Amino acid sequence: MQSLKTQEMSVTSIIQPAVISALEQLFQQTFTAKDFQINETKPEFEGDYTVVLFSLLKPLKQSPDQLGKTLGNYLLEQQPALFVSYNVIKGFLNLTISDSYWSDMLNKHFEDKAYGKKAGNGKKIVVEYSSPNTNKPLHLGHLRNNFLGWSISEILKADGYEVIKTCISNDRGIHICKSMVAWQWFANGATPESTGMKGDHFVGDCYVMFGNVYKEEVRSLVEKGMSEEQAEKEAPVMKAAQQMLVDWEAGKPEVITLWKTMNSWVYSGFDITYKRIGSDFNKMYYESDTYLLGKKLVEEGLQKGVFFTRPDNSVWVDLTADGLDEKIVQRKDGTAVYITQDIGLAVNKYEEFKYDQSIYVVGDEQNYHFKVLKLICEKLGLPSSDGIYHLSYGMVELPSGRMKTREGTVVDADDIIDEMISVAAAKTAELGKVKDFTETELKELYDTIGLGALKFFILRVDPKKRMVFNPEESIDFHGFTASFVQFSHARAKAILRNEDSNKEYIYQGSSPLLPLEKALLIMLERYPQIITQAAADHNPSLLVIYCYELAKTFNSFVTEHRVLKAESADKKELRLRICRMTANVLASGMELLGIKVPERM
RNA sequence: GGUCCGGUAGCUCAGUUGGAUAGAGCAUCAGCCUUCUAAGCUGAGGGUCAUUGGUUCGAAUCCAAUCCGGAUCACCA
Repeated sequence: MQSLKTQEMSVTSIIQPAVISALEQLFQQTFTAKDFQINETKPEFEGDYTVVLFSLLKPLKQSPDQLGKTLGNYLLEQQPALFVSYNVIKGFLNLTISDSYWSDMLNKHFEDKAYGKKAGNGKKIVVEYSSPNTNKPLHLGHLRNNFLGWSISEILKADGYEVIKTCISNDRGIHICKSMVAWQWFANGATPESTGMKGDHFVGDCYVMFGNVYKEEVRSLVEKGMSEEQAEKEAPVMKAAQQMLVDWEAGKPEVITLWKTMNSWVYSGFDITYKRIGSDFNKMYYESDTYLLGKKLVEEGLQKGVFFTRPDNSVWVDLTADGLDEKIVQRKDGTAVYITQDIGLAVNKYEEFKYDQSIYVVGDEQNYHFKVLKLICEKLGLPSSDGIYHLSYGMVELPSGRMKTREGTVVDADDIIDEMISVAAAKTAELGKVKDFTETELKELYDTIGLGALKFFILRVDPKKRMVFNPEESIDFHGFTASFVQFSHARAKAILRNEDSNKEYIYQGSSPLLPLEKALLIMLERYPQIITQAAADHNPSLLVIYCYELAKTFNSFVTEHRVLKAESADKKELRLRICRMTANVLASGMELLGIKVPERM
């Protein structure tokens, strides 16, 4: 399929075939892109890009020096407009790219706000993320999920995919019944409205209350001589919750009504949080709808011989040949287990969207679950089952260790967001640079800085790794942070606001590029590839690091060189364009992370 | 115990399919605001890349073993 937009030609994608063709001409041997590496030249050496020659020496029977010189000379001869000089050190051929290449790149893209975004590739990806339980408010772990899911969706879109963001709400089950029982027994008809609480926190408190009462009941039963195990089964609140689940499945009207009411409280709370953090979905699924979906698939699987039945009537799949275990897919009483509905949902999603890839943003404690899910889908013959991808992320821990509900160390999402925003406000006030802002503008700025810091702090870590969330470090607005990038953007914009603009001027590229100018151009040129790489790796942290490094180089550039009072008109225009393109790319990159950049801060 | 993931500076993290003297931030120390935003810039110190062996021109990266940490192996979700 032909792309509508001409594909970005990166400099490496030009050098590679040039080298291959050179080797063919010079030595009559054919190589592919995989046979040698092209890297950016390390700053301590002269040059922009480096061809690593070692892997070519043996087949060509050349010494590093010979080959480097032969190849370097040939490349310069063939493409004098692109390569201006070379040097060979050990097995490294360092090539210097002509200034005109870089200035052409700049002139072509400096105003393009869509720079780096690819034309549609016709492929469709379903991303499932967030997926909360409706019994308690969101916490720090959910934030990592939401930030990752949203960001990877946007990155995939930018790379040319059509993306459908979905969310499965775990809205039924024993957990919500616990909150319901607690409300019935102890709330005296209180509501979020009557207490002035956010709905998800209100229901979360009911859930906690259930836990406390349950613990107390168990303790008292044990005191009366009951065994611990027995007491846990006999505690009245637990029995009530279990009864409620049965009643729910039977569709008992007053239970359904209460369930709907309490879920609506939770959703109204979630909506507020989602809106603040910018999470959105194209399609919502509800477990209360999907939990029966898998049954049909189980039946089909049995007919196909994928599943088998045990004497007690439970249904299993044998995955021992794939290095896993036997796994239950339906209980002996015929009810669905967790994976049953996931099988149903996977098929459902496929039928609805005919996706090429289906991504699940779910914590790494479910790695095994998703291996099983994918295998089962394969065995059932679900088309595109190899497109099932578990975007697995590590747990968020505190410096003191794991968050524990019992110890009250769970960091609440709303609390940490409030905290970040208020510290952003305090810091902004202290610096006193935006005293002319209106109340509305200030509020927006605090949100931008506070939320940006939080997202950046969490997204900067490779998803698959566990991470430590240090509250003190997260509110630091110096160094490797969102504020640093935001500040750099504001700085660029400040220069552009003051620009004594001369629209007629066309940059000629007549004066040589200084190191920091060129360094920025090289980085800017790489942006489209960064998006592609982040999309391919499902890893927003690549973009975080890129934005930070670009901002860092830009800050050095601004400190070192004057833009508005540049040495020449030529330089001034060059630098103005660098400022514009840098601001655009920073804004674009941060946008893909869900982080806004301010005009002033 | 089986499987999977991780271990890099005091702390938090980078390190693209093996490439040049392993990099950032925080923290510590020393400089830089009559010049486009100092939420900034410049510099210094800080490393047995968990350990041992192997593969090769070359290993933080690949392989094996060991040690440490985590997850998982539920008719929970």
